[in-house]
Amino acid sequence: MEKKSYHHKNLKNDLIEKGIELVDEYGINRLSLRKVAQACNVSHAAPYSHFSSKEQLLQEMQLYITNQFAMILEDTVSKYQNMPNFLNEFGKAYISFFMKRPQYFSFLFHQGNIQIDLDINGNKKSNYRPFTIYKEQILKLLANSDMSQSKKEDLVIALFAYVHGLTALTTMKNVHYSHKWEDKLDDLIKSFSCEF
Amino acid sequence: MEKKSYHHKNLKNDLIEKGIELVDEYGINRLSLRKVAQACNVSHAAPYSHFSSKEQLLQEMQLYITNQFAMILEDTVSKYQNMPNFLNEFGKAYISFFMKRPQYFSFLFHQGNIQIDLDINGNKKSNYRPFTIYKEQILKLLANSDMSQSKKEDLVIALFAYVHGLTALTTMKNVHYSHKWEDKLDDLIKSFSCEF
DNA sequence: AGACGTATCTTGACAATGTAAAGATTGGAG
DNA sequence: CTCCAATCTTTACATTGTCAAGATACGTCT
Repeated sequence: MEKKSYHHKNLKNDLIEKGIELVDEYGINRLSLRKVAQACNVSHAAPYSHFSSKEQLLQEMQLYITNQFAMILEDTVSKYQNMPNFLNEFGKAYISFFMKRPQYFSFLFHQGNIQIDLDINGNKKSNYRPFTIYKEQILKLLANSDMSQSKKEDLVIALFAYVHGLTALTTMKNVHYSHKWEDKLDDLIKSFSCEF
Repeated sequence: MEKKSYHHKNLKNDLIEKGIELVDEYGINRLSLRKVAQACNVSHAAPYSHFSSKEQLLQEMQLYITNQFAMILEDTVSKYQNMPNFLNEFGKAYISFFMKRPQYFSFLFHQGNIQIDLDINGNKKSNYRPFTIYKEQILKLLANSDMSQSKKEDLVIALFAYVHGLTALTTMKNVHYSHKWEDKLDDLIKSFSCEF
């Protein structure tokens, strides 16, 4: 046991990261503030120096995950940006992220903290960059299309809903599927055939 | 205050129904076993005569909701069964159910208790009849198709994932959308164009 | 350098919660 | 009518989120 100094120095960030690790391992349901504090070798009330409530910590954890996720998606964008299979690769990247960390999905989407602005040119507050990126990329693909704005908006929502729904399925615990998702994702994503 | 008899007589069912009411009103996060017991005018440990744990009660509540939902969907099936817009109406019925009761969605799908068998002729245990119904209906529509079994399976999953994803969007708290879902659902569902 | 204020952390406490054990009540079988 | 077993209550305990009061130490100002 290392003798810990009174001041932890980087506790706020540590709480966020250790909290995320615990969610990754055990899921949000078994996460307690006190366990996160304990994982940081800190007393149970220490988090209150940095977060006003458990809810607040959870939100920051979600933001942290969301931003990491956005960076991965941006890598995917720059890699496949101008290739014909871009949308498929992007969709696979989206789903793969959550398949690797199934606990993240319910953590992000069932606390009610994720904000999304579905409007095509919306400027409402939105903290879920992965959707924003998705929206931008689709609109870029549709830049030269003569599709109406309304139809473009519908398509953005439809494509995202589809990928999001597939992600929900692939990350559910008690879903029985005799194939490996990895082998089927390509075909499944292509099943959504839309006119471009 | 009515003098309550020692024996409640129908407590098990009452706990399930009152529990569902509380979820409907406040969401799963604010639900406690003790509040459900209190809503039934019963001591806090009384539920343990009928359920081995809170988790068990939650599961039975989910089953209860799921079965009611299945009945609604079956009504929709018998009403639109042979009409050309059947799939659209079915999808709308699916989404509408959760739009009326937004709290049900996260309650059902983020506890990890919902079992789904995606296999086209699967016989694995599955407690989510709405999906089973969906699968059956789609396969019935494809009965005379020369599509391969594998493709049919993909299509079932794809269609369900899409409707499920749309439902997730429509029931999310912090989603900003300047249209009314009711006005857009038809177009959105049709956005998923697949070859039949 | 030394004192001080403030941010950070600890300790102790409380209410709400899930759950187990033991006792009370009652309906129904014999 | 008696007695058992199912049903409900009471009591108790560990875990949890949160708050208040106190301890510690870092940076700043003189």
